[in-house]
Amino acid sequence: MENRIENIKKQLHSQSYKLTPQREATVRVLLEHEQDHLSAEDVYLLVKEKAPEIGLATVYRTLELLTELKVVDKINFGDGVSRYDLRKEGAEHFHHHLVCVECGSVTEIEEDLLGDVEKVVEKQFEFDVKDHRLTFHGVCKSCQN
Amino acid sequence: MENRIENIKKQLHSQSYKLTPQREATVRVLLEHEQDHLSAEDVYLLVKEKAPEIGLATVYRTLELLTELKVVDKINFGDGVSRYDLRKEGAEHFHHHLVCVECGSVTEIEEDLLGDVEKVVEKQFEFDVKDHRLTFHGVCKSCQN
DNA sequence: CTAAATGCAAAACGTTTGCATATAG
DNA sequence: CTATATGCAAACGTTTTGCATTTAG
Repeated sequence: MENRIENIKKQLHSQSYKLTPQREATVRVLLEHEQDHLSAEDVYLLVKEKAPEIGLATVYRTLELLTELKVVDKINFGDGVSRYDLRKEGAEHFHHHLVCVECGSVTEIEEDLLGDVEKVVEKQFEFDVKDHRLTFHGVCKSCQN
Repeated sequence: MENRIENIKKQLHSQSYKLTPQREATVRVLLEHEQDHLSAEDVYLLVKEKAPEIGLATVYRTLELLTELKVVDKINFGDGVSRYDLRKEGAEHFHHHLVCVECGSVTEIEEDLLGDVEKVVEKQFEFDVKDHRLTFHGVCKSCQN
């Protein structure tokens, strides 16, 4: 936890960004909700509990910054909001998601299932893959009745 | 072309929807731009050339309807707009995309690369896969210099 | 000290909705 | 004829922006 914050602090400073209390509070919220898929509004409300003076615009600006630094990934499941998902430390690629069309639950898959597929794409389409987004839509275990 | 429209007409009628001139014009635009990834606004402007009286709201309502009928897929590449992509006739699954981070071009991959991956997901996570979304981000052939 | 960041309110944006009118079947 | 669809304008929710003020480094 603390060392991850330290890490992010270094990343910020290396590009002459500052680690403000608001940014730190935002990062802490993200770390504490690592498996969730929070919207900007969600993050705002959670940060507000600890740092009540923060403004929604600052949260948006911070999330944008963290996306740029690849600390988080900005994702979109088709409802009208962007969601923000912390990257696992050192993860090269974005993880995958299973979205249940019945209950709306979102499950994360950490393991990279796309190694072979990426090779095909690189060869066949001469496309230099940098990252991917993979989401499955279907029915989750507990909704299968 | 004409038979695809006829087909869609039948699908509409089977659920007591009507094939209005506005809907037909919208479908024709989608058919004429099969490889593009048009936003609602894009579609609106193109339809307007042929049917100038159409309203943007009608385009939105038509695209929503076609999404429900699985004639098109609504996709989101992370810019703020939804895009609409015609399904290949009889396609069970949504096709994949290669998005170039340099020039923004979008290439479609028709062949299904995820057969094996889906089997893993079904077994390992007991998740009943209905559809998927797969997008690769990287550098396309012509930007690799 | 000064460049960078903040909070606020206003604006912008894509999308949806209410409603009176028109029309496909 | 009637349920369904339309066009328009207003409303909506999310995200961005301008600006005067504050602050981390």
